[in-house]
Amino acid sequence: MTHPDKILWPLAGIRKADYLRALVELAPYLIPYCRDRYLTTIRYPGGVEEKHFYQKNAPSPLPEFVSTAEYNGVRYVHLDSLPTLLWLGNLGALEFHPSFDRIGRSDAAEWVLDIDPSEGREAGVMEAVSRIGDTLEGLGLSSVPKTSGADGVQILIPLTEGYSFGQLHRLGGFMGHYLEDKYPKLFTTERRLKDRQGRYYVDYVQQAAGKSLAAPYTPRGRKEATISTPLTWEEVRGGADPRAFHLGSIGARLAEKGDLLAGAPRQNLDAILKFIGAASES
DNA sequence: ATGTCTGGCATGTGTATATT
DNA sequence: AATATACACATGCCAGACAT
Repeated sequence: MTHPDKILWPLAGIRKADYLRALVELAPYLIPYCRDRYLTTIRYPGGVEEKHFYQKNAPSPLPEFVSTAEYNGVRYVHLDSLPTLLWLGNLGALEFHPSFDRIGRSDAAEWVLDIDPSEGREAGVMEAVSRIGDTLEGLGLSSVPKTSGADGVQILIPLTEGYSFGQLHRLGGFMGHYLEDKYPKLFTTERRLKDRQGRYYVDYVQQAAGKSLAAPYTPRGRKEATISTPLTWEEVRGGADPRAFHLGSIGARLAEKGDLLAGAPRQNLDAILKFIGAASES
């Protein structure tokens, strides 16, 4: 390890040595969601208050224990082991964003709805997301909400095999517009910040081949050292505070509740895709 | 680091009206 | 009847915004 005393999160008082130790604990939870994906990291070499940059191409020198996978001319790191995770941590990679698509296959592993609050409405995000939970439940779909680690919430629906990103895009659009219609004061699908008008943005555009999402259990380059944390729907309905889930608190939570995503059943979307007329789209 | 979407601008096309 | 002018609207392209 280089510079063990470098302060990565000044407000939370986390040094690099602390961070790498936390990564060891986090590894059994984080790595499964990065395995078989193309990894993008966000590196903060000088800590969260200094400059950061996205990294897709594997940096060199590349240790022999690091495996990579090429996609569209980019040589991505394949985060599949603790040594690789610690190597990245030592390089100041504070965020881990796996691709939606898996290495070597073209169908999607999960359907994701990403909900982002507008400026100033952060406090109400859980209540808004509860509505989506109810809607999904009404469709007979079981899902797992997680904090993004920032201000948003992402709803994950693990899938059985064979669904394309094109189908999920149509499905996401359908859901987004439905929510927008049913709760016009609450939700919007407007991409532009100025058009969101204080509403919660239902982002279904982001889920596509080659794109990425903050992994479950990834830390974030936020001053509070928050972590993207799967929740129960009860916690969401109870108005959980995303800032309560961070590097300092995640250990106890995992010890108590384990990985809420691990046992989530894979869902079949055939009926709903047929309903919206996207059953056989590619 | 990289893909997608938008807004604006240039260009093109169509339709209506006016001019001769 | 032919041509000109006007403006609405479609299409194409690019730079910038936005996203993770």
